[in-house]
Amino acid sequence: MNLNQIELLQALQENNLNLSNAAKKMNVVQSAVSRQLQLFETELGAPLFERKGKKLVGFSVLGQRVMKEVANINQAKQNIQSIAADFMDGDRGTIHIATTHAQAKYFLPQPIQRFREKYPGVSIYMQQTSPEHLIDQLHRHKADIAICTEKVQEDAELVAKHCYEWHHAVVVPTGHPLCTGEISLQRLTSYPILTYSYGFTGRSNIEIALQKAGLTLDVILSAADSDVIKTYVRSGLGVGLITDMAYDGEVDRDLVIRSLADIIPSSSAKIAYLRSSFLPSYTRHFIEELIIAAESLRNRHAC
Amino acid sequence: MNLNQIELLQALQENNLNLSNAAKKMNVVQSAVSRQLQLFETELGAPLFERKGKKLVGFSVLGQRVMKEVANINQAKQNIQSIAADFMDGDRGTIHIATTHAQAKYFLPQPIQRFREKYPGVSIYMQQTSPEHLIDQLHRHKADIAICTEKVQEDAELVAKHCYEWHHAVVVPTGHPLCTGEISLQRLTSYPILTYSYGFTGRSNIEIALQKAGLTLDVILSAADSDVIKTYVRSGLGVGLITDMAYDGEVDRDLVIRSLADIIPSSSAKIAYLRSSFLPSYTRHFIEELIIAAESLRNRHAC
DNA sequence: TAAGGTTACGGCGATCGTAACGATC
DNA sequence: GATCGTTACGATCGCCGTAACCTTA
Repeated sequence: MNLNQIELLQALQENNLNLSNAAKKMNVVQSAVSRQLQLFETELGAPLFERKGKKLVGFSVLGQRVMKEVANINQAKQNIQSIAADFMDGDRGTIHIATTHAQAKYFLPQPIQRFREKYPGVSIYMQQTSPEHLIDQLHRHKADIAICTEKVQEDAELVAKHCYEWHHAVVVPTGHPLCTGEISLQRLTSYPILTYSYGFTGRSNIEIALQKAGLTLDVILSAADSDVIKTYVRSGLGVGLITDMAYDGEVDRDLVIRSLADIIPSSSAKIAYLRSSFLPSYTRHFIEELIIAAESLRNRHAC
Repeated sequence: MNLNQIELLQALQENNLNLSNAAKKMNVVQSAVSRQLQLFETELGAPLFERKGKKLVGFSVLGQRVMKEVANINQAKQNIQSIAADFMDGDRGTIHIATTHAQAKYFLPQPIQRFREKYPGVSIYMQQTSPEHLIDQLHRHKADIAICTEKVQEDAELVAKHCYEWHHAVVVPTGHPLCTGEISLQRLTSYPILTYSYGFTGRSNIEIALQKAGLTLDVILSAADSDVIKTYVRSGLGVGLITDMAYDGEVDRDLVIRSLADIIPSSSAKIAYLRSSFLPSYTRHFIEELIIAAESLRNRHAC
């Protein structure tokens, strides 16, 4: 048994047990992969895979159990490398952030800029995806930390830190009837609604509020992206239902925002990372920066 | 980085950073160890050890952190091997049991015999030590499971299963005044006492009961071993205070046992093993056997 | 026939062992 | 001088890559 074989197994798992692809990932030729697998299996004394002819179609029972340990080993190996890299030069490195559009555009810019000033040697990679995929990115080690609102709490393998609370808000063009008078869910039902897709940025909280009130909204457009929603609101397609954060007093002067803080329960943005992973000091500082930004957000709100 | 280097680090840790000894354990020559260490350190880019001249005198800060991951990797590696071995032939293997004298002599014989009948291919190694050392044996992978009464609950890295409850009892030679009349702590204070050493087999429960009552016993002999205590009781040295289990109606016909169930809180014997370790099926069956034996013990008591 | 997997063989490099050397008590 | 660690060098063995071969969609 050696570390390359362990890594290989992981690569194989991430490539649907396709030897050729795994070989590419490991920077070796395909026949090498084939041999290493055989060697490992003969060493263990039993097959790790279910085979259909020569093709690998799945893990055997043994294989499934072994893969859990394989994941542990690879994680530990990565941790060792991270720890050492952090130790050598704690001011250089990379952070991979997985997040949704709303955070990437409206929350992260300020803390990232502040962080970059302190750690110019740290590169930040950001990827936007859907909340489920986002957690997947953590598990697949494609991202170091994730920032999002939904579905983080449930996963026992993740550490989820509370970041900030936010509320939904209605945005309409100036002059729209909803600009004046009391806002209520009841009243919203009579307008075409544009809001987030299912599973996105607090959409579930909207659903909960509706269900409680026994109402349904006429959602004519679901998007993952506040800006898309605002664009359609501008064109008069309907009423936008977005994060209050996504309203920019400057740019959105032609839109009117009305808070739904009292109507739809607040959502909590979380910072998540794998419990088992080692975070370099700069990453921990980055998280601190996020928390600070979240606090200043709260204070701004309080004013 | 490779698995041999990881293993080497563990071997080194277990040999007080002595290269020669570690080399022996790894079945290589000492110079090989020296080189592998250097290679690994240069790969990481920073020293893993504090050095005094050429001698390794301790882990560096980096080294300490790395060693945690090293332990994880080695554990996972062992698990893979155990899983595979168990899968290949689940009826052959070894169990290393760490326990105290009391369990080894008075509790384990029956379940071990029953287990051996079902699994003749499994060798059982038993080692007797003190309770603290016993837990250490688990952490050092010298034992797979431990059976003891004290200090197991506190360790978060261990799984501790309740095995059985037992009580203390007084043993005295026939004709001794304590053979008749009510037994009380108060009454015991007037006799010289022989019982377990500190940290052994429920001694702490005796202390707790005494403290509550505001009494002190005149303990003239502390031993780790019920048989030693009984021997001295026979010779008239004093009153024995031991596990009720340690009284054998046959052999100890010349002694009288009086239960202290109502006077000293009951002690709980536990089965413990590392949370992170994989237990082969026969080991899990062995544990079941212990639980069954514990139940039959309870029933016998009830009669 | 293209794609995926196995087998055979030659070459290269990592790691070992021997052995000589340096330091520290 | 005994113990412990490092360095030098030749030899070996493991692993890779090329390439030919087998199987199945």
